[in-house]
Amino acid sequence: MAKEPNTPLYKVLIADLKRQIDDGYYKKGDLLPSENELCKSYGTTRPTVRQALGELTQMGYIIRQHGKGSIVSEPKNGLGILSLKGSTAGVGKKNLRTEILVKTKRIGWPVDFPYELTDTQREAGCLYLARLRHVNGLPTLYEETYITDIDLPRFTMHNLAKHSLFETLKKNHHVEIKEGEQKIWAVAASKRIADLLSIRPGKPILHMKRSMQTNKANLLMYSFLYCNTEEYFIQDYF
Amino acid sequence: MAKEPNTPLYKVLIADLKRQIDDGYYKKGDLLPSENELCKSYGTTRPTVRQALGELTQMGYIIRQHGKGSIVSEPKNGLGILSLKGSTAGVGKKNLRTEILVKTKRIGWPVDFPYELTDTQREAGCLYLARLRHVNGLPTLYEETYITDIDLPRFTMHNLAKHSLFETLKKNHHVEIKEGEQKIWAVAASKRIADLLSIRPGKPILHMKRSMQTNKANLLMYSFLYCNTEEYFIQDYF
DNA sequence: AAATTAAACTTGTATATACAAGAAAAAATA
DNA sequence: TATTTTTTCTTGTATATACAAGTTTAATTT
Repeated sequence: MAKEPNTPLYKVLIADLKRQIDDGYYKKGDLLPSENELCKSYGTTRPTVRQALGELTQMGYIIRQHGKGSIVSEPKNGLGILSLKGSTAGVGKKNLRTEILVKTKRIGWPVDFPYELTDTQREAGCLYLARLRHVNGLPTLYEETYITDIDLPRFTMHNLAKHSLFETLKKNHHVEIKEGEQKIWAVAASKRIADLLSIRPGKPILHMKRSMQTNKANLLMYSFLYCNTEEYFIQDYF
Repeated sequence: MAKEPNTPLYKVLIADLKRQIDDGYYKKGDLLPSENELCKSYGTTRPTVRQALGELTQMGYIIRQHGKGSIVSEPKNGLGILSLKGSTAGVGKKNLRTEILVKTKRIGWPVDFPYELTDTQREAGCLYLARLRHVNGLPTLYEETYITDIDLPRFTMHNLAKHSLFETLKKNHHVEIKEGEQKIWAVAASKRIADLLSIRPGKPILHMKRSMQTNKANLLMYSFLYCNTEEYFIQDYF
């Protein structure tokens, strides 16, 4: 179960530096090795190193200062679900438990689905699953996911409680999120959502609708989230 | 009042393509000219063109498909305040009116300021302003902004109702946002916020705290937002 | 000793080029 | 005609290099 051999060098660099930051080897405020030093270490050239540093910048791991260097930024906390491309940083994996409320199953697209679907998508149908995430035992985030059912044989077998949905898609089906859009509202909790999150109906709840495009043309994913932000909050970086 | 002469070529490309997409010359689903065609048009090479396309991708204007090309994405709507780096796409400028509730003034940092401040920042003090944004006449977003008062002479003179705060900082003070972090909650409207947004106290409100780093080392900005998402919503792209 | 200048770093922008790999169109084949 | 193969066009990854410009350190000058 080794890693893929053909991983682009710049992605290796991203993974390495990210891990070292996550592990605390580089701490907030530290300077990363300069671009030229990284070039030597990895036997490559500046454009490649810069591509990696550019993505780490976008992921919120570092900020770069002209003439000075790449400075490690804040460690992550909060429910970092918005930063899709950069792992599930989150609140610390130990405190996060994912409960599957509806196991992955094949359904037709809901008639009142709020996003426009192509003919190809309609024909393909979709996979549906519903999860409830607990943070330190507290039910905090309810999420319904719809995935276009294209090129995903035996997908329903995977255990999505242990592994992240995105990791599963990547490792087992080579599907990666490329682009996405999200809409955010503050709403009053309905009876159903209030029951799921163990809160009082009418309590303010964060509601999000997200659509995500992948590296496979017609394989779009959608998720609808309801988050109790009493104890925790949503966080992201730009 | 012409544009700066030393604008990097890739930024010119970004601005040109962005304008053409905003103007509707390229519509959703269209293919942009290929990288090589853009090279010819602008008399440059692929890395430069790719830098521009990469940033447009990050801004949500296009998605790129290997072997096919750069596809124009969704037109923007919603209150696009999260997509800082890519202009105030927003709900359409005609429908957006900004009311200044507190004109820019120099104050000391609040004692209960929720972010950590460096000594340099404390010494510098801060500029404060408060704005209320109306969408189609409806008070929708209340925003308080704190800016570290470094290298910003005569800043208080600018008219922030007409021009975007970020545009003013860029054009008049060469300050650009580089990085940022935001936290999001759904909260019940307090009496004060309810009055400002002309809603019932207790109504669910989107609350955000954002901190932003700029190209000047100690010049950090902070803003605290309260948004009524009854009629409109917050949208962003990743 | 203090202020200025110069040098040695850093990242930012850019050119020129090469080959790999995905997608679509054209050509060849059954 | 329908299918397969080839070609062409696209973006993805990478090397090698050059100079500009911001920051810090060291050397020089006052």
